Amino acid sequence: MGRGKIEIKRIDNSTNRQVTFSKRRNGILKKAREINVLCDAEVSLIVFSSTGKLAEFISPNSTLIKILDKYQTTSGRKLWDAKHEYLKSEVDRVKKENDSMQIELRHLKGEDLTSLQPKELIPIEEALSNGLTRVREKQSEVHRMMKKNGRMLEEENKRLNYILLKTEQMDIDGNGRELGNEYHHQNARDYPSQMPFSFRVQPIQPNLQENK
Amino acid sequence: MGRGKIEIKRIDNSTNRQVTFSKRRNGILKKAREINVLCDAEVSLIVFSSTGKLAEFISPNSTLIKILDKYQTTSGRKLWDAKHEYLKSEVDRVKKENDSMQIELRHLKGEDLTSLQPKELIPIEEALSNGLTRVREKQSEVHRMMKKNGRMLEEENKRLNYILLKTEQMDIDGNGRELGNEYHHQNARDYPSQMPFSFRVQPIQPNLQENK
DNA sequence: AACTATTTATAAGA
DNA sequence: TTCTTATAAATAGTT
Repeated sequence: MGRGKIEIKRIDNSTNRQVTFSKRRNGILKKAREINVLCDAEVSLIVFSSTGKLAEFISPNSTLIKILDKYQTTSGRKLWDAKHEYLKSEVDRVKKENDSMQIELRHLKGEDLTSLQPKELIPIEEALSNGLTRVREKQSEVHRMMKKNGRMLEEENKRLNYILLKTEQMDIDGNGRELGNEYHHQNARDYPSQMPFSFRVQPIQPNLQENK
Repeated sequence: MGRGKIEIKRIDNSTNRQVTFSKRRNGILKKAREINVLCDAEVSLIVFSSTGKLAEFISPNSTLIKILDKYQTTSGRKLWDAKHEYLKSEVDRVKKENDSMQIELRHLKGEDLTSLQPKELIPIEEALSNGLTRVREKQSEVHRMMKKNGRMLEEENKRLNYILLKTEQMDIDGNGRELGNEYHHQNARDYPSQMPFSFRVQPIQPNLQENK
């Protein structure tokens, strides 16, 4: 397609080669775009001139990576190295693990049970009833702990109130040096009877949710 | 370049699109080869038709991998690394999913409860008790089904035994033409009194695991 | 970069 | 699919 027919072989004259490259590069890029649009084809065209200049056309609705991925699976040729293979297998492995956990979770929540054999229901029931026992144990343990904490805080408060009381008395008496040592040797439990009612603390209300 | 000028937009008629693809694919592959030879250019052309069929031209004196390597360094765009990063993030993503399911499973099994707030125990207890309810419902449903099946088999056996008995009697009497019709009109439940004890079947033992 | 004679590609039809 | 052919498009050689 030109003033004369040419043989398809390397153009020796380098200027000529450059010029022809330039023209044909535009031509092929246009062709790439056209087949992409007209035929809804996915195209990746990469061209390097003999001087190393890059020209490319990638289907705008795709990416080179996507196309190369598809190329790999379709042609069976490997492009990505062993690292990628490893990562891929890792993804697959973890996804499989995921799936089986998903299934286990569903079963524990009482879903998808129809697909199971009657025999398979037994370990599930056991797991659930064990789990329930443990969770309830934990709950009552927490409950006990909070009650105990409440008591401890109550007693600590009693102790502090007692000290406060003593301090006030000492402020009046003008004498309170030994107090710091004194209460370390005695249990706070022994003091409350000496406190006026107004200094006693209210028992703490544990904020545990026992209702639902 | 054809009988008529065409607009460059997706060809709606799929047969037409297919035909055009075929022609233009040949055309662009030829162009790729030509620019490669004439201009000493390095070319990678990958085309997927809308039906997923692959066509490619890679400079015979090069390889796709070499071209892609050069593409990366020349364009500065990442291919291997991008893919690598993507896979890594995929692994991470799936592993995270995994971990959270792992934790959920542990909690449902009553493990690692210490790390939870008292409040967090409540939905777990609920899930467990719901799950347990459903599993037990399923079990009793299965149980009922098997019992029903057992009864059906038992009655079928009674019926068959009755036929056997009659047949034996007829062998002795030398007369039994009407039997086949007869028992279709009556319920097997009515017959057992006519059977000798030795022909009665034992009730089937449902093989359900009710023990543990 | 333009021009244009010619070759080449291909749209439509068979 | 393949071939045919009229026509559009690409481009080799030239300016």
